[in-house]
Amino acid sequence: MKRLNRLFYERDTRVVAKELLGKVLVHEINGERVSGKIVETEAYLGVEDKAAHSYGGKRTPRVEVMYGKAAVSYVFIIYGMYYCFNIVTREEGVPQAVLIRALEPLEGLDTISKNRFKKSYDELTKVQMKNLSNGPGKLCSALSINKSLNNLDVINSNLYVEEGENLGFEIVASKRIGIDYAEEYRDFLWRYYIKNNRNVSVL
DNA sequence: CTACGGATTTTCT
DNA sequence: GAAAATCCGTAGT
Repeated sequence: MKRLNRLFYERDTRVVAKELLGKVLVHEINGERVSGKIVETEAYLGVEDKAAHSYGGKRTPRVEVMYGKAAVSYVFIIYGMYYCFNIVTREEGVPQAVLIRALEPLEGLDTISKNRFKKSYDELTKVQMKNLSNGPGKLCSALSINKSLNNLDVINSNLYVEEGENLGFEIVASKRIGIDYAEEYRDFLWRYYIKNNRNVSVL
């Protein structure tokens, strides 16, 4: 399948977040394709958005990549233990990004299972099967995404997004998760997910 | 199936 | 020194 190009990511962040649904996130690890269908995303609208790390034009070493060009990865550590994977959107100087919140596992199921639970796909319990990549921290563990993959151009690296089958599905917009500190921005419907998909993190 | 609290450490103030 | 774009295990419906 074809990779998405940089123009895709340079558009309005909410449009990018919505259109990433149904696409496939791929990480080539030692020549193996490990991938999942994107089923849940969130848009972070930068300077104006009280939930964004770049709110108010804040520039720190961590946030700096969001000020760069579109289609670059932004990976950060959350709660000291987990990673979150984002893709930077918009033109240079506009610090916005899309957080990938959940995947439906597609390829490399054994690798994903071992990354998450140290056992093969066959040996998973029903609960483990459901919890492979249905959350932002979980999918990073599943696809071996860590801080070393921060600030990487997803147009020409081993980590990228490609076109999916994109068969008809409905998109649900809802409030974003885990940003109760963001005052009025807490309530904007900038989280998107595929309706009736069982891999969405929170219903 | 829901509710709760603890884990753990980077990052910025 | 405090907060943080989360996850997991346990306990109770």
